[in-house]
Amino acid sequence: MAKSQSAPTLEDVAKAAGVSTATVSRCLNDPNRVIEATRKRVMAAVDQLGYTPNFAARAMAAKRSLTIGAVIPTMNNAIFARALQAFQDQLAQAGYMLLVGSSAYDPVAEREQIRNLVARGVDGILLVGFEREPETYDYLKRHGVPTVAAWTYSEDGPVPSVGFDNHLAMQSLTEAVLSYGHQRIGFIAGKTEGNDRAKGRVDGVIAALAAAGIPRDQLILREADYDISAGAIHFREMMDAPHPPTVILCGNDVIAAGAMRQASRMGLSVPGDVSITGFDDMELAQIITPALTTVYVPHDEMGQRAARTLLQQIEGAEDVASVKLATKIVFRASLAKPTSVP
Amino acid sequence: MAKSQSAPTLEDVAKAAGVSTATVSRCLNDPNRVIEATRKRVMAAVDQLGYTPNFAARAMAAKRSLTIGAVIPTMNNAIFARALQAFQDQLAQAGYMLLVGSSAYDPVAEREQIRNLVARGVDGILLVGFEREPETYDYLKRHGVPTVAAWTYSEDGPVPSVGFDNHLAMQSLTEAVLSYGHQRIGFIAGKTEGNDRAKGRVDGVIAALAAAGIPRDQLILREADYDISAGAIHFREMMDAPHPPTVILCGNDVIAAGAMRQASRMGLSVPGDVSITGFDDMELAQIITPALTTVYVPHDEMGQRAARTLLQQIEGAEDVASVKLATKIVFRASLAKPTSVP
DNA sequence: TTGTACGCGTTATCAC
DNA sequence: GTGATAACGCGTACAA
Repeated sequence: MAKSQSAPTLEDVAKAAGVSTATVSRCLNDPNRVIEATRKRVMAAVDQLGYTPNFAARAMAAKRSLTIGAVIPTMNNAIFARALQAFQDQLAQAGYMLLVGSSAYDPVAEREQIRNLVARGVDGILLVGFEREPETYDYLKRHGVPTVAAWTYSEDGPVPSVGFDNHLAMQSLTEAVLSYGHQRIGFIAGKTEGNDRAKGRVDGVIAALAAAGIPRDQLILREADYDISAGAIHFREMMDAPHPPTVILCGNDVIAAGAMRQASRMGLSVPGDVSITGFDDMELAQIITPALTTVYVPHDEMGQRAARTLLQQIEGAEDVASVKLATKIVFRASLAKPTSVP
Repeated sequence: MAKSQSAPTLEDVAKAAGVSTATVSRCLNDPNRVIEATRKRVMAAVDQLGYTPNFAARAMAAKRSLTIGAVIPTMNNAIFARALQAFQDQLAQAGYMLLVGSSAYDPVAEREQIRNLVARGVDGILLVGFEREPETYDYLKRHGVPTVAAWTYSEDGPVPSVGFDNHLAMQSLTEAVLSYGHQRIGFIAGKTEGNDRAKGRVDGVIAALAAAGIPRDQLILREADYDISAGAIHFREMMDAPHPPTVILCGNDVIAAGAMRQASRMGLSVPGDVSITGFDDMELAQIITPALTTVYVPHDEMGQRAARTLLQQIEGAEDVASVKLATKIVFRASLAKPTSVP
């Protein structure tokens, strides 16, 4: 029996093919630098022994790991999962694999994960949003690890970004809502602490109201976790208050779904008694009844472009441009004119 | 300026602390084997230099990478994403990171990913389902890589499993459906090729029908991709046929959501004109209208248990037991008695 | 075109 | 308790 202990090494292949390890290495990494005859012999040995290179050794010698890291808040949110899948597909094509960490929206955990990824020698890192300690960016720069921030966009961020303007997107949606005639607005936002995307969306709403001359205290603002029940709870509180809003904007589609469910539990009709809007346009938005007016975000494209932006940096490009993705409002049944109010 | 070229190494720390690299290494990996005084000195040097170990080097020397690989069909499906998140959380606690690959339901791609993971020296691998070439299992065994299969369960599979009995779960649901009085059954299953979970579910339905003495040709069976539109299309075809079923079972909740949407587009009431059931009990199931009768699967627990099962193997446990998770039927409004038929 | 030999940063096995 | 030092598997100047 052959020993089934350890995988064959470069040296085993070299011996089998009657060449040096250097030649084998070249065959694998830069085939044209070796003459056809020997190359064939080497290749034969390679797949006869079932040789596969040891990545750790390769990483150490070549100082590249063919691995990309990503730190996202959570994969439980379909939008992160979806973009991450697109990101990963694109990387796989280029021979990279994805090392994932999740922060659970905790800045400290994120920082840890980033250091861990760097220690593991990843060739690049995908982050969500810009907001984090400057030290982290220093750290990344010092270690020469290419980085890209997604779900956000700025031409002059600390690292290139691939995303959209959260402020503008939400401002547009709010303007549209106002044009329907709504005056009392509720907004169940995502938690804004350490979350520039959520912050941008809140600012967008406020800006739209200001532009329309609606007093700031007409806005009922709450921050919620990104889940169904949080949406439901805040919806109930808002609607139970003395002067309930005629429309409730939500920080994302999941919160909106929670609001919608609560509405039906309270016997409120949407959009008859109250309009509801979301953000992201996940599949969910089309499935619930009534269908959700929301902001479409090209998640797949974001993942793909983020991957390409990162690969460009890895390949040595100097000034990689940030990518600004367009969002658009998708009007569906959940938004309508407010009914006359007392 | 300090040189910002490369990260500090063990040797730098050793020099700074006035000890040998061996001592530094011990301080980090097995602190009690070094006296307090020196340990303090070393630790001070460590975080003064901002030292973080190089994983590639560590992997090579220690023959463990503190990395776990996973190959799943796709993260776009919330159920995989969800369990993967739980899996990852559990691993992170033990100091491991997750290297993910996705197969897009393609056996060849999966095989590639597995080899890639092994070449990268992962300490363990998570796979979905049992069905794949025996060679793959040989390969994994030969390389001594602990493996666990999830979303499926068997006491004597090629590797330990953490999951549930797909056959039994679907059989139970079908029995429940039959007990409502349904006779003409439609089943929009997932693609069964290379997918033992989908196959198990189909067999479960067939077994239940057989046990109830319902002729096999009363079952209208279709295979669909796991997405909304596929569910919609097959639903329409089934309902447009001469003798439409009174209930349509679906291979998962997403397909069911598609069916439901199509029903409303066709002006069919659920469950008035036709009942619909799903599988997985994702959040979706409670949000759509009517709420979906489905099979609850403990995805989070599955991810967690899979992680622990894998870690046990890595820690050298000999006969790690497979974990059988319980599913249960969740009755909601989408299932009711069939209305009298002509 | 091909081979030699060193270095990459750790861990682990020895002595001391 | 601590310090040399030999692996670990590969890439790559440099030499031939």
